[in-house]
Amino acid sequence: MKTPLKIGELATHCGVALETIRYYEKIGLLPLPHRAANGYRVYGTAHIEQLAFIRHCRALDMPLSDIAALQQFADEPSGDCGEIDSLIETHLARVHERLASLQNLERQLLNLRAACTSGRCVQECGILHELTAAAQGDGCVCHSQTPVSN
Amino acid sequence: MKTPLKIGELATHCGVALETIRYYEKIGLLPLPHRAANGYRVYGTAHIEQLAFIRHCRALDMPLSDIAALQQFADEPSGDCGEIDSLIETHLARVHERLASLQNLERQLLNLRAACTSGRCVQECGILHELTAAAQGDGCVCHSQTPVSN
DNA sequence: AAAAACCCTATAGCCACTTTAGGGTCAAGC
DNA sequence: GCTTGACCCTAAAGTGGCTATAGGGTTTTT
Ligand SMILES: [Zn+2]
Ligand SMILES: [Zn+2]
Ligand SMILES: [Zn+2]
Ligand SMILES: [Zn+2]
Repeated sequence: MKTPLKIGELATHCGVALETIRYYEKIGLLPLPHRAANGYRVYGTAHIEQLAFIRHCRALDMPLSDIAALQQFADEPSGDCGEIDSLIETHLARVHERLASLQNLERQLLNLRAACTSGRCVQECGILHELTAAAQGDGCVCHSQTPVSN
Repeated sequence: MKTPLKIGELATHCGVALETIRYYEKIGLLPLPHRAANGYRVYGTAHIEQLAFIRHCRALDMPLSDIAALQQFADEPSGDCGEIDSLIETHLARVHERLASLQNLERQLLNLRAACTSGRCVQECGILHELTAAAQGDGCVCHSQTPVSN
């Protein structure tokens, strides 16, 4: 593993778009890199590891604010790790909740798909009928709930 | 069910924030309402039904572009419903995919949570160790993958 | 020497909203 | 009649996590 790296090399190495690296820098998630004489960013081992850490956490779908917090904690090795643990706990709860609502969603969509049985015609499309009927009916959660998203 | 409604009443009735209604209007998802003499928006039955339809579809996590397309199709009742069906099919596939990656995510996070066994100290936190080790190791998908999100 | 590949900055766009700023309108109570 | 509060209006900016575009400079390859 050769160092130092230019931004494109770092991007390739970590499997990240290079705009993403500049974005992380801009929001202060990655520290400012050295600059070569021509103004090009120059990255060393610490940067590489830090970016890998960020990407791993992102692959776990942690928000950037959580990742920033984790990095803060890591910089104070003698502190209490309870906050780290509860950060993960909270994130897990988020994921669990999303998972449950997505499972629910999938069931509904499977039913919906099955509703278009006969016609090819929009007027007779069971899917559209189901959708409009459910929207008007009061059995559905959608009347008191915000969308899933995230 | 009394009509006509002012925007706040419509919002309450449909369980939507009223800014959301104005937003739907602005992007052309909801048609322009009538206006009272004082400039207030005034909604009738058609609007109520249409907003309920949108919210139901949103509760199924459909993107607004899909919902707009559905409304277009509904306006041409003699057309072929194949596009409706495949729109749902595509959406279901999206949901299914997200579901799979969230399930995977939950497993990883459960493991991660279990890693903080002994210390209270950041230096010894198993979670942090796991995270940094995994980020550096090459077994993880994060090196060649984009984050989950949505 | 020219072309391709890489780097730079600054800005706008994506989605589906939410928030903010700065007002106007209307019904109720004193 | 006058204040208080609840409601309504517009326009613009902010959210998250990027991605894309415009308009340039540099370096490497051919
Ligand atoms: Zn990883
Ligand atoms: Zn159909
Ligand atoms: Zn519904
Ligand atoms: Zn711990």
